[in-house]
Amino acid sequence: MRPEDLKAVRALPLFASMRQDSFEQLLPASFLQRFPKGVTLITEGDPADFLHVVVEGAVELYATQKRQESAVLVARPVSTFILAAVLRDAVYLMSARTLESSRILMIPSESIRTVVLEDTAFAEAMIAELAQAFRFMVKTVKNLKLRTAVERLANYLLRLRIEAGGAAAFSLPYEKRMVASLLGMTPENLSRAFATLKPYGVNVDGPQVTLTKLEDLERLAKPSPLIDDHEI
Amino acid sequence: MRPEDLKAVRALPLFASMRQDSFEQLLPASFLQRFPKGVTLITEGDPADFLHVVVEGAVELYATQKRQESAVLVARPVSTFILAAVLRDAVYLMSARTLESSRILMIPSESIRTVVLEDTAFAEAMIAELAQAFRFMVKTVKNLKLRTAVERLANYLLRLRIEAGGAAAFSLPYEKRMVASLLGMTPENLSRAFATLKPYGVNVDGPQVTLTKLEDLERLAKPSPLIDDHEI
DNA sequence: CGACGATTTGAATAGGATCAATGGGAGTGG
DNA sequence: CCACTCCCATTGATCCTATTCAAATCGTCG
Repeated sequence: MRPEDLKAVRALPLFASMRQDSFEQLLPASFLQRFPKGVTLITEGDPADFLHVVVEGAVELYATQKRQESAVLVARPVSTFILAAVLRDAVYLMSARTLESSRILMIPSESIRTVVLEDTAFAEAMIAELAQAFRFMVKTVKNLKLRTAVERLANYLLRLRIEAGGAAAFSLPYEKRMVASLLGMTPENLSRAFATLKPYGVNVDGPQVTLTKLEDLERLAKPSPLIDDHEI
Repeated sequence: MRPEDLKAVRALPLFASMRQDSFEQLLPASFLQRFPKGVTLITEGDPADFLHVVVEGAVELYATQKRQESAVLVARPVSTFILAAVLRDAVYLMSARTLESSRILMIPSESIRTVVLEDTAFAEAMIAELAQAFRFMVKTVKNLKLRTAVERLANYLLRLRIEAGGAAAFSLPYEKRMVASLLGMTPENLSRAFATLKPYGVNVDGPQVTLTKLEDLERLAKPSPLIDDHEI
């Protein structure tokens, strides 16, 4: 593992405060690997053998049922995923695939479970991470149950604008089909939702989005920090 | 606090393994209170001042947006809720109200956050609890995104049957309006979903449900442990 | 008994999904 | 460099799902 990668991983909230010897205990059995775009990393229902850390690239976490599939979230550097399955020594509830060429650090679940019992600081970090992940999922449920597809899109765009530093123009972080899946709709319906939002100052050109009537869009979207703010 | 209540709380997975002195440290500032049916215990957006433990009764956790509201889960004895908000020292993402006359133990967030740093066993239990709560929310999202309303109801009934020990007849645990809200539909739509399921052997008389064609219902519902089993 | 709320049913509407067809790029191989 | 292919995105038409509004029934509780 390259020193700069090691450093990035160590800087993660989850690993930043743990003892050095604990951290080093995790490393021997771990490995960092590069995967091309579109590779399935884990499959739902399989035992959680490794904690995964996205060091570079992007990973889609999605769920399937018969023919259908739906994206639940996208993990970006540097973050972990399927932490809960690892800690409970359970099966994965979601599958994961790379959205682009990515480098993934894989740490054996066994090591994680051992170290968490020995290093209090690591346990604390774990608690914070899990609590945040839980809250994210609560927000996701609220988003799905209390809003229509158009409202979800409107709020998503407002959020992207904030993450772009408040710029009126920004670009979608993923292909539209992925955005549609994340927001819980079909690609066709996303196209129509964009068309619906046009009178609210939403202009789309490929991946580029421009918001020209922020007030109008916000009046429609009714954004709420208790759903849209991923920091709290 | 009555000795038998203390014992029940102590027996909770979250509190069972912690040190006695830690447990006792939580108690002085805590109080157990009885609330009648329909009382709002917490309101979304408020700071999380207390961890709540349902000692007796039932508490609905729900989310609101403008006029709408939607139930996310029901907390039954003996379980805790809003643990994540407490640990992160954040605001509540959901509101809570008693569904029936209930007794609630309230433990100051401050105490929880202090003790979790001092008692490793408590921290471990917290991790397990949070991981389980996270996984429950993932299942909820999958249920919402991958199934229609009729499918959600069908699977819910199959689950209730299992929880009733496999009996063909059982009763709904809540009023139908609450079931509808939990499953993400309107009361009218729940009525119609029940009607849709009649050919699949679902007979309803008030709160009483009887399933007479289990195979047919399962073929429709396509139950999945990765969504419906709350144990894994 | 009367009021209220829960539930059901009907009718109309809105929200989304599906199916089908077309246009556009990006990447590949000649 | 160009043609070809494939997949994404858009649009139209249609169908299905679910919500809304309204009204009727039912049961419970005071």
